[in-house]
Amino acid sequence: MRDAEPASKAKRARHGVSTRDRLIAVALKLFTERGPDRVTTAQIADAAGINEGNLYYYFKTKQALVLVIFDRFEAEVDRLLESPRRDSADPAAYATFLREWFEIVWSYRFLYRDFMSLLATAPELRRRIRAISARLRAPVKTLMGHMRAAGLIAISDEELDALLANVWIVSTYWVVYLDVQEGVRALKKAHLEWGIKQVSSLFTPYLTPLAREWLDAQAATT
Amino acid sequence: MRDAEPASKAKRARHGVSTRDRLIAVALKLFTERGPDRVTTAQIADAAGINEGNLYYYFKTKQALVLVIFDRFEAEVDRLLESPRRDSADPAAYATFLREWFEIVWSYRFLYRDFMSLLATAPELRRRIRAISARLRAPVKTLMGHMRAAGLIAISDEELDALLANVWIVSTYWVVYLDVQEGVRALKKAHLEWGIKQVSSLFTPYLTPLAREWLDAQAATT
DNA sequence: GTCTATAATCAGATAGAC
DNA sequence: GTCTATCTGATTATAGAC
Repeated sequence: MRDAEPASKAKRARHGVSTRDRLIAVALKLFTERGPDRVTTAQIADAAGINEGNLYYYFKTKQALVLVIFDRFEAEVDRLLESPRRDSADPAAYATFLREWFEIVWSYRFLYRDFMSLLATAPELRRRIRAISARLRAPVKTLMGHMRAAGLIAISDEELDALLANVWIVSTYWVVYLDVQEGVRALKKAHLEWGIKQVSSLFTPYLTPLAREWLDAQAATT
Repeated sequence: MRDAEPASKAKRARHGVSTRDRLIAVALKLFTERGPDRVTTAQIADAAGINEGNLYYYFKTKQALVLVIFDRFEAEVDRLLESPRRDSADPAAYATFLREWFEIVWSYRFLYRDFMSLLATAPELRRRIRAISARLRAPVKTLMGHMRAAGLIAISDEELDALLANVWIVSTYWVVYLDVQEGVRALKKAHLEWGIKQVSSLFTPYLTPLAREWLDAQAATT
């Protein structure tokens, strides 16, 4: 229960949102825009419409604020992992999983982009981000195995391992690539689609005629 | 001539290397280890065996030090691009190109890993890193076109564009992935080979029987 | 819970002697 | 070219009134 609310009832002065939640939201926004090292507690308090001293009432350190945001990231990943569809060999299930993962990566992209800064003040994050990666990778590998067993992809064991690593790299860093190298500041639907298309294209050459038929049918329906 | 030596002869007190070069080497090392924001000028001077004040004789600002390192990165890329082999459709030429690019990316990986910190103090770097990306991408695309024309890969125009982007993402971020997510601190030959294998595996499914024969023959020779 | 001070620290940078 | 000494500014964090 790291992310528990304070015992007393939080005030909901503005927009019906508690000050604490507003601080978290504003911090995430600023961290994403400029990176956590280039955002001061004064700026966060300012953007949240409160005084700097007051911020320290909610978060005793700046690092605590970062950790709470990381907790939320973790919670969203948990929710994704607990959703029931992951045992399916249905390509549509994979597509949904991928889209939701991409939305999470987009929202919390500063965690990957500015990871080194975060490590310096909170070394535990290395372990935690690796744990998340490992937990996410397992169902993806399972799913790829199911796709192969169902005759949707034709691929050797060795190729499958390499593909998995590439899926991992592209699905994590597509957003850093767009941000840093292409200067994309705000996620438009087109960018999300671009990322999904990139990861999908990793699979394309391995698809069997069966899978291609199915995909064509899907495309015709939509 | 951003990277020009001072007019006067530099002393080569230790190891036969000028203080200026020593500072650059030490700064690169520390930036790589901890990220530029977590390294102070005092620490750089210390590691170089000189006084902090003296550092400022060589580099008026910390940012100037970063920019000189970036200049060297740029120069290495230039050297790679000016090497004569890039018009060839010979896969071996591509393999060499890839390996040299990977060594550069490894050496200067902090530029990609800590890009946001750098941007904050030197916004011009966004333009410069994008320019480098664009210049590198052109010959790779040309080369892929040649490979297709020579009947080594079978791929549609659309697939080729997606492949190019994935090649770009993997060949830039494999090193950040190893560093941040796998905790790899020092480049061993095995890691370089791993990165090369990952990028190669992006091409594998598109290779024609002709290319596979050629590769098998190569493998037999080596 | 929120504010007004203000403390404590530390990094980047400069001046001037040697 | 190199050092010692110092300044300046910014930032995290605290104390205590309201």
